[in-house]
Amino acid sequence: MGEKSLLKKEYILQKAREVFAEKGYRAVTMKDVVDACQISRGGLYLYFDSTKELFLAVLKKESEEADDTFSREIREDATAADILTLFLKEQKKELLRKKNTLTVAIYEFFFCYQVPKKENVLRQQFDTAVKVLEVLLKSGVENGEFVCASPKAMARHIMFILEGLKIASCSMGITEEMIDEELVVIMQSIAKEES
Amino acid sequence: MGEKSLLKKEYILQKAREVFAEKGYRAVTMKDVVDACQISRGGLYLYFDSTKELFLAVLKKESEEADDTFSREIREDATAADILTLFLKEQKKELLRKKNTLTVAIYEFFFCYQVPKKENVLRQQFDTAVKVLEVLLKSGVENGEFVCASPKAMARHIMFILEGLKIASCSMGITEEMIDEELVVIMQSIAKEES
Amino acid sequence: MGEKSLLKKEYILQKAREVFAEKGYRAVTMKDVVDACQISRGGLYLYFDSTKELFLAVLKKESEEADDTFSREIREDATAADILTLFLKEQKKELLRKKNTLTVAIYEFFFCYQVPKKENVLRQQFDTAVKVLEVLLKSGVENGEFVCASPKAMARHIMFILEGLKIASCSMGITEEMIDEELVVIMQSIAKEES
Amino acid sequence: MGEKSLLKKEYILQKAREVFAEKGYRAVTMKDVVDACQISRGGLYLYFDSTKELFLAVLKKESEEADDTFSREIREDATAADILTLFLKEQKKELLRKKNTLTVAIYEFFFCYQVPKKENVLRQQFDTAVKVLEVLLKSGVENGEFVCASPKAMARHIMFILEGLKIASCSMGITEEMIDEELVVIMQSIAKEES
DNA sequence: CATGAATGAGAGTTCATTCAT
DNA sequence: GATGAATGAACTCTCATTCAT
Repeated sequence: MGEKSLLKKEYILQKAREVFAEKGYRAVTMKDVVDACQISRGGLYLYFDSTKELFLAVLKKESEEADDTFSREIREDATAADILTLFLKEQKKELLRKKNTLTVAIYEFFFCYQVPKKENVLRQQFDTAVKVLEVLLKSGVENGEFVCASPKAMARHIMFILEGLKIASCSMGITEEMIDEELVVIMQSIAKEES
Repeated sequence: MGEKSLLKKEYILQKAREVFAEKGYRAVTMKDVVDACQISRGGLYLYFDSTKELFLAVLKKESEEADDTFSREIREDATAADILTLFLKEQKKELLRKKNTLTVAIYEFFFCYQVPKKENVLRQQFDTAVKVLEVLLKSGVENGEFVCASPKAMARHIMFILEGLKIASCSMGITEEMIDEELVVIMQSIAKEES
Repeated sequence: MGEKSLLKKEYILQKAREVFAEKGYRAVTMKDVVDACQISRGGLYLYFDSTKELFLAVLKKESEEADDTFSREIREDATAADILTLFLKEQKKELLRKKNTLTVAIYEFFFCYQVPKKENVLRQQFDTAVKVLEVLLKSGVENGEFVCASPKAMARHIMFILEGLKIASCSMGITEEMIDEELVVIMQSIAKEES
Repeated sequence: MGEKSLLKKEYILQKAREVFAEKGYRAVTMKDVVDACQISRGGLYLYFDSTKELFLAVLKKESEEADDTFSREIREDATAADILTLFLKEQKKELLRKKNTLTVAIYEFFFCYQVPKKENVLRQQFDTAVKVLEVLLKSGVENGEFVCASPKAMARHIMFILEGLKIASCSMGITEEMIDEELVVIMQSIAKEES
């Protein structure tokens, strides 16, 4: 595949992302993507054979870009608390975003297919996030920044709360206050108790 | 509509429930339901005009039955802690159910339609659960069973965790241990601190 | 068929007439008639087996009633010119009626079926009208009321003009002035020339 | 749409015309056209979305072709009487055609839809014909070929007679003699009276 | 007589997918 | 590589018609 083709593939992915963000996963047809890209039906099939393939490619690209962004924002001398705060701030931003979110599509996708563990990007991302949080909490505990009996369990706990907020936000809507309330609870539950 | 028709309607709803539990919401066609019920195409349309109508009817029935079940299981002399424990036990049972769960379909449905607030059963159920939990927590606090600064915020907090577990359970699977861990955290956070 | 049944049949015909007047011929389904009559599907089939049968029955009733009305309005001492004027006045009234007209349905019906000559009510009515007009013109000529070389041809001529007006009125609409213009032309063409 | 597609569109229109001529308007289904064209269901939808769209396209083509034919047949040195005679001859030919006539379908179509004035092709054609006849009659009067007090009213009168003949011909059938009789009446009514 | 639930044929419509150009 | 016309399977929905009650 030449360079030109790669560019076109990128172009298709970008347009497809918009379509998935707007219509979710299942409702998207190859025709929708063809229309959004203004290319020919056959043309799309040269690059992707199904909406599933397209969606997985979009996800992969998305996840790579997200990692980049997050890494870039962490300063050299950041403390564990700084990083956790940054992480939660990013999550809040995402939760409040109305448009251009793949959240719905992602859930729909993983509802559709009982994806095997290894291919389950959703689970992988969850597990990765848990691991990162765990390391963060541990290092925070060592520094004396946090208090936390089981960093692993707490990491998972935080992620469940965030998942709960995420799903609530896109299926029934939540207010900024509700998010803040939860983030405060999280921070308090690991804060060093002052006596 | 005579008594016989009502029975048939019930029958269709029960079969439709199975179909939704198996295939989610969007993937279900009227034909799927027709096939599951072993009735004629037109026959189904006598009772329901669309999968949407069917699904809402299934939901309504489901919710009524759940209310009945829960009410029946509460003993006369139950304490707030008893009731909360029962509630969490029910939630755990539901979380561990693999088959026959409408969870996926429900989320899919509410992703599809940006349902107006008033008609949003999902939100209504969430809000109702929050209110019930709030009352429960308050009465527990008054009895000296629980300690909790803001029962309302805590009620919402519990529901977000449960939502997080629910979504995790059906999109990527969770273990019983993970559930128990969360339930323990919940119980601890409102337990009277022993000194 | 008992007296009660006859009444019901009449009732159905009356309701069916309304439906045909509103929707034309082809668009009418047995279901439409059932709904209009508020009777059961099976109930309708006891009396009529198809919309065609229904429509022919409506037509028959209509034509009988029209004959009655016309006969009743002719006074004993009416001259040929009086009767012709009355006839044209009736036609004009019918042409201007917007609602409750079977005209469209009738044309539609006879477009649908290449009805054999004997059963062609439309043709029979046309021929009957021509004959009546012919007799009228002849008697008018004999009285010296009209001047007309071939009463038969003139009768047919008048009917063609009326048909033209009728079709124009229901397919594209006509004004009262246009009708009057034509009626004047008709009356002039048979009027005794005054020198 | 390439040149090949245009050819196919033409092909579909031609076949659709045959179907409409045979079955009228309402009775025609997309399937009928598909069968007549020997193409696939989806194939037809690439070109036309409904029988209505198809019919309007057929009408448009028909009317363009009719205009061409008529223009081509008028000789340079034709008198008003020549042209009128040619026009009436064309009308007679059309009236006598048994097969392949869209007349029924056209009426049916305009019965179905209470088409708004501007889109009402039937009315437009009628009005256009009236205008052309009016000009023709005026010029004939100026030349001394015709005698006619109000060319406009006479033009309309002629069109009503032709409409009457048309509708009679397709709903109940008419003979060539009946047509000739009417055409003679028309020509006589504008002929210069010979004293 | 009368009901209305039930059937199934058939119309409309949309798309994934293929393939000649 | 790229196009877009073409196919046909699948789905939604409506009714004429039947039949047990």
